[in-house]
Amino acid sequence: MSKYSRLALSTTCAGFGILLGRYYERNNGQYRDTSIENLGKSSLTANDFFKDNESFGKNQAPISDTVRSFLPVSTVYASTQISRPPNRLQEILTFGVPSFDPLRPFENHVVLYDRRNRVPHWVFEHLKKEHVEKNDKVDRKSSDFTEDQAIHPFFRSTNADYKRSGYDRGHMAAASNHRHSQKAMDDTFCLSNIAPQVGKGFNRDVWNDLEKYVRALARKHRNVYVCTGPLYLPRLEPDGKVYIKYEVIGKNNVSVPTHFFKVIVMETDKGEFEMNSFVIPNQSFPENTPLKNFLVPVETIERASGFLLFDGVPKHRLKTINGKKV
DNA sequence: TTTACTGT
Repeated sequence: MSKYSRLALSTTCAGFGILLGRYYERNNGQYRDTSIENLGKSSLTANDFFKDNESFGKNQAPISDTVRSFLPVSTVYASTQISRPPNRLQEILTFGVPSFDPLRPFENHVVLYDRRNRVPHWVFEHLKKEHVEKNDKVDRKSSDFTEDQAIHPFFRSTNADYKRSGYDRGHMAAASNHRHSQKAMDDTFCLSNIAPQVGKGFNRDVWNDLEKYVRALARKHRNVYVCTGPLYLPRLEPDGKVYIKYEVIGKNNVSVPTHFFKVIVMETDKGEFEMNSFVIPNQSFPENTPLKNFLVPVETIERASGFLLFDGVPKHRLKTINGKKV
C-alpha cells in the first residue's frame, strides 16, 4: 500500500465513522425509511453508495450501472481510462449521497414514493381472482387514510393537506383490488399510495370505471399485473411557449397531477401476454365516457414518466397491445 | 356498486 493510499484510507475511514453516526441517528426516528436494500434511505452514505462494486477504487475498475448513472461523465471516463488516487469519490461524498426515492413494499402492492411531489411515482399490483372477489369479512369502512410514518416529515403528505383542497384522496392501488385481506386493504389507504384526484367526474366516475375494468380482467385471467401513477404533462400556454403547470395543495405542497396512467398486463392460460395502457386527464368527464378514448401507446407513458414499464415482459409472447395484434 | 367528500 502506498503512502498516498494509506492517507486516503484513514481519511475515508474517519469520514465513514462520522457518517455512520449520522446514519443511525437519523434512522432511530419513527420516520425511518423501510425499504429494499439502499433504495429507501433518506440519504446514502458514501460507503453504501460504493459497496456494490468491490473493485471500485482500483485502477481500470468497472463501475456498476447504478453508480455510473449518478456520476458525471468526466468522472466515469476518468475512472475507467485514467489512473487516479483510490477512494477519491468516497472522499468527495464524505457527508452523504442524497439520492434515490424510497421504495415502499406493502402486503399486496409496492409503491415508489416521489418525495418531491409527495405522491407516488408508480404503484405496482399483481392481481388474481382471489384478490378481487367479494368478501364479507373485509370492509372498506374500517380502513382509514393514514400518513406514512416511514416517510421523512419533510416529504410526507398528510390528511390535512387534502382536507378542503377540493380534491379526493385518490387511490393508485385501488382498495377493492385487495378484498382478500383487511390488512392489504388497509395498506392501500396509506397516503404514500394516494394522489389528489378530481372527485366528481373523475375518481368517482371514469377512473372508477377503469378500476372496475381491471377487476373484471383479474377475474378472467390467470394473472394481471398493473402499474398506476401520476403524470405531469406539458401544455402550450397563450404566450406560445410550452410549460408543465400543476397546482399544489396543503402546507406540504402536495402536487396535483395533470394526468394519471394505468398500464395493465394480462397473462392468458396459454402463457401469452396482452397489454393495455391508459392515460386520463385529471378532470371531470361526462358519465359513461368510453375507456377506449384513453388508450395510448405505453411508450407515451414511459417518455412522460421517466420509467420503462413492464420492460421484462417477453416480447415474443406479447400478443396484443391496446387490443391490436403485434 | 364503488368512489369519496363535507358537515354535523
